[in-house]
Amino acid sequence: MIKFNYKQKRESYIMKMSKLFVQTLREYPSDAEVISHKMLVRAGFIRKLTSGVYNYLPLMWRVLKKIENIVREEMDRAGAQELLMPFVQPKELWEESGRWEVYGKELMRLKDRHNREMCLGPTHEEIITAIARDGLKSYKQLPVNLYQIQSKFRDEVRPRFGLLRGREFIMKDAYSFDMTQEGLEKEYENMAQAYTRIFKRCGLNTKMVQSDSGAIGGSVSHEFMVITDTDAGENDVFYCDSCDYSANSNHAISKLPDAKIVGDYTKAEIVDTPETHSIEELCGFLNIPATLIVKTLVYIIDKKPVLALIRGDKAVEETKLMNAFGGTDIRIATAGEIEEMMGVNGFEAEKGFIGPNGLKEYNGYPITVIADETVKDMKNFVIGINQKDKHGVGYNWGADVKLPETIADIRLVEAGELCPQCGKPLKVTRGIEVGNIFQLGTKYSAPMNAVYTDIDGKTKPYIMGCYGIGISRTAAAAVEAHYDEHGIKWPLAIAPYHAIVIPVSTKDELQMKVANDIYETLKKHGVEVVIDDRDERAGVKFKDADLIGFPYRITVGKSITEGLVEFKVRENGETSNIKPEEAAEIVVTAVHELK
RNA sequence: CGGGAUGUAGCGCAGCUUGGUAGCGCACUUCGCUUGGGACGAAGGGGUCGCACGUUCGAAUCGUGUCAUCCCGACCA
Repeated sequence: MIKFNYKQKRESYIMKMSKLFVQTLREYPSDAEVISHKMLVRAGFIRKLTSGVYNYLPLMWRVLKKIENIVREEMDRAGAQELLMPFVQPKELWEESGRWEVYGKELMRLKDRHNREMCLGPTHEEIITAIARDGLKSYKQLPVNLYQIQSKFRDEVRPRFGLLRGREFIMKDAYSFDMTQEGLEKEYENMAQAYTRIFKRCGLNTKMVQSDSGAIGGSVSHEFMVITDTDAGENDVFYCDSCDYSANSNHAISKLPDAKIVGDYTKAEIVDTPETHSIEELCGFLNIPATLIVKTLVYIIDKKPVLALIRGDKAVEETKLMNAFGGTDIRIATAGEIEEMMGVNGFEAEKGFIGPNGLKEYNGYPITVIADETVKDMKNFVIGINQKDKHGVGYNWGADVKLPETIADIRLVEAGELCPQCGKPLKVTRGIEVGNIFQLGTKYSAPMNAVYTDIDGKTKPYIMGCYGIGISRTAAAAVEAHYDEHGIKWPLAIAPYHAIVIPVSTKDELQMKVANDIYETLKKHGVEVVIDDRDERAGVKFKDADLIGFPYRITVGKSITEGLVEFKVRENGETSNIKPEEAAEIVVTAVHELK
C-alpha cells in the first residue's frame, strides 16, 4: 500500500533530457519529402498514425499549445469570444446550407448506429450559424465574433507534406456576425490586423494576398502566406515590388504586355495541319507565333461541358474559369469524352482540333463557351474547326466564328506580366497558406434562415465573415522558414523549450553543480528549460540540441574552472564564453521580452 | 481517378532471381572503456517477413487476391 505524505514540501520537477519523451532518429524517415516533415519526425515531434494523420508527441504539443495561446491572446484582444463546437456533425445542417451535396469527397461522411448520416467537421459554418440563430435574436447583441481552436478533418485526395497537408489538423476558426456590410468590413480589417500580429509573434513573415474564396464561398477573401523557397509552398503568389499588390495565382490579374495579335492571313480559309496536337506543333507547322492562335480547351464543370477560349500562348486558371461559369467542381475533359462529344455533335475531330463552331450539346447539357479577354480583340487568327488535321486560318469574330456571350478573365497570370495597380512587372514566389479571411455576407445566414430583429422590427439575415488559421500548419511552416542542416531553429515564442543546459560530463561534480544552478535560476525566472543529464558524449548532446532546436544552449564544460560557460544562440549560431549568470540573464531577458 | 513503386524489429535497409524456417546498421539492455560535435569493445533482448488463400515435404522467397503506404499526373488541345 502506497502511503502519501501530503505534508511533505513539494519539490518542483526537474525536466531532465533523460526523461523527456523524445526519440531522435539518426536518419530521416523514408516517406518524408519536405523539410518540415523530415525534421519533425526525425527530431521526435510527430509520428504518423495513418495517411495524413499524426500523433503530436510532447514536444510538438508544447509548440502547438504555444501557437494556440498566441492566437487565443490576440483573438481575445481583438474582441472575439472562444467556444467549442462538436467534431461530429449531423447531415441535416449541411443540407440546410446546401453543402451536403456540394462539398464532395473531402467531407468525411459516416453513419451512426441508427443509420443517421453524420460527418466529421471540415469547417464549422453550419454549426456556428445554427448557434447564432438560436442565440442572436436582436440587433442589440450584434456585432459578435466567435471562435474555436479544434481538430478538423478533411479527407484530402492526396495527403502529403506531413503536417502541411494532413487530413486531420488543428485549426482556429472564427465567425463574425454583423448587421451591415460596413460592419463586416470593419471586423474584417480588425481580423487582418490580429492575424498580422499573430504571425509576427510566431516568428513568421507573412504576406497578405488576395485570394479566391473557394468552397467556403463569399466574395472578398485574403490569405496569409508564409513565403518560402522550398517545395513545401503549394501556392504561387504574384506580387509587385512597386506597390502593395499581391494575389494567389487563383485570383491574380494583370495587364498584358503588348503582343502581336493581328495575323498575316488576309482571308479566311481551311488549311491542312496534320498531326498538330499541341500549340507548339501548330506554331511550328504554320510558322506563326502562338499569339495568333485561339486555343480551345474542353472542361467539365459540375458534369456540364464548357469550352474555354484563350490566346494560344496563355494558360487557363481553372478556378477563375469555374467562377466565371458559376460551378463548384472543375476538371479537364478526357480524350474519350472529347471523342464522344464530337460524335454527339456530328464532327470527326480529336484533341488538338477542337473549336467552338457548331458544337451544340454533350452529356444532356448544352455546351457553354467562355472566352478569355485575351481573344476578344484578335483578328485574322487561327482556330480549331472540329475537323481532324485541319485548322481555320484568317478567321475573325462574327464573320467566321461567333464571339461567345461570356467573356471573362480566366487567364493564369505569369511572372513578368504587368501589375494591375501600377503597371510594373509582377513577380512570383511560392507560399504556404497559414491563414485566411473571408467576407461571407449572407451565404449561410440566408439559406439557413439565421436572422435577427433589427431596430425597425424587421428580421434580417446576419452579415457574416469567417477567419481561419491552421495551427498545425503554422508550426510546420515555422520549420520550413527556420532550419539548417543540423535541424530546427524554433523561434523563441513557439519553441517547445526556451533553453537547454548541457553539462559536458555528468561525472564532474563542479559541472553538474553549476549546470543545476543555472537550470534552477532560469526556471525560477520563468524560462522553460531542460537539463541534459544523460551520460552521453558531448557530440551526441549537441546533435540532439541542434536537431530539436532549442533557441538557447548553455554548455558547462572544462572552462567552468575559469568560471565560464559556452553560450550558443541556435538562430545565428553565435557562441560566446561568458559567466553563467550573464548567460542566464540573456535568456531570462529574451523570454521576458516575448510578453 | 489514372500511372509507378514499396510493405522484413522503433528507424534505415539487405535477403527474394535460384524455396530449406531471418540478417545488417542505428536505437534499446548490461558490463568495460571513453567524454567539446552522433566513439570503441564484449554480451544480450526484440520480428508468426502487411494480411488471406493457393502451389510445395517445406514459402519472407513462387502464384492469386486483398489491405496499407509513398511518389508522379491531376496543367492544357
